Amino acid sequence: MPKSITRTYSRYSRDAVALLGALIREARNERKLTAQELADRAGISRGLLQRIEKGNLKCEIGAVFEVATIVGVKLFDADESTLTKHLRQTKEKLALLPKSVRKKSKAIRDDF
Amino acid sequence: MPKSITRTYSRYSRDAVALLGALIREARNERKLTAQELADRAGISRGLLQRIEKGNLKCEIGAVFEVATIVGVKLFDADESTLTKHLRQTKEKLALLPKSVRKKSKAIRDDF
DNA sequence: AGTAAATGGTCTCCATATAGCCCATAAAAG
DNA sequence: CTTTTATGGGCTATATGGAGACCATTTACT
Repeated sequence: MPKSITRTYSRYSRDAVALLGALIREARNERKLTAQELADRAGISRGLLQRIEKGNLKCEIGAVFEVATIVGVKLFDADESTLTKHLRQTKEKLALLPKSVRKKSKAIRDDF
Repeated sequence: MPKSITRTYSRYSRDAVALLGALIREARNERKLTAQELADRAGISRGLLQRIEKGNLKCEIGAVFEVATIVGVKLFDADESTLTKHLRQTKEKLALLPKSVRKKSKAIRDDF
């Protein structure tokens, strides 16, 4: 990333990531897994797992979701088959839509 | 990341990220936003938004959630106040639990 | 109490994700 | 059709996330 990006995040995003991290920690405790054990299973370092559980926004989403999956925290409140079905439906729906968003020639008149 | 890590992801994780990306694209189309516009609002590059919509697992979770929030894709099926409340409750719950997971002295006997 | 383990926090190094360009194609509007 | 614009790729440079150490503290078992 060129010149040092300072990203801003909405409260909702921050809370969502923090909640996900907290749920992961809670689930890990319930399953009596140490941080090292869970990190090993997920194929990540313990340090990364700590940041995930603390709700760090800069972590890879794949790592976060993988850890969540391992300890049984459901994303979208859906099990695997439901998720896969939903994914397929959404993709089919997208295939029917226009391929690109086109602006009206002048200014958009969604005001007044 | 030292020596070229090849992470493995479960099908569930991959589907979840892919679904999130597809939902974002769907919501962006519904709101008639171009990729560039949404990227600008989220403070990210258009290229990153493309990868998010494609379900790339290596993206920052903060960027993904931020984009999702902007177009109205809810994580956890909860609005902001509900999310914040849930977060607080989960943290309180965690505060009551033992601070560390301790293994039983010998081998864990969760088999037979 | 002592002891061993788990956690939280550093630090350094390096692979790489990202910004910011480009260009080609696709697709919408006239 | 032509024009305009969005999208999907590339490409390079650079900031940075993550691994893998380390150490201090806290915690839980004996």
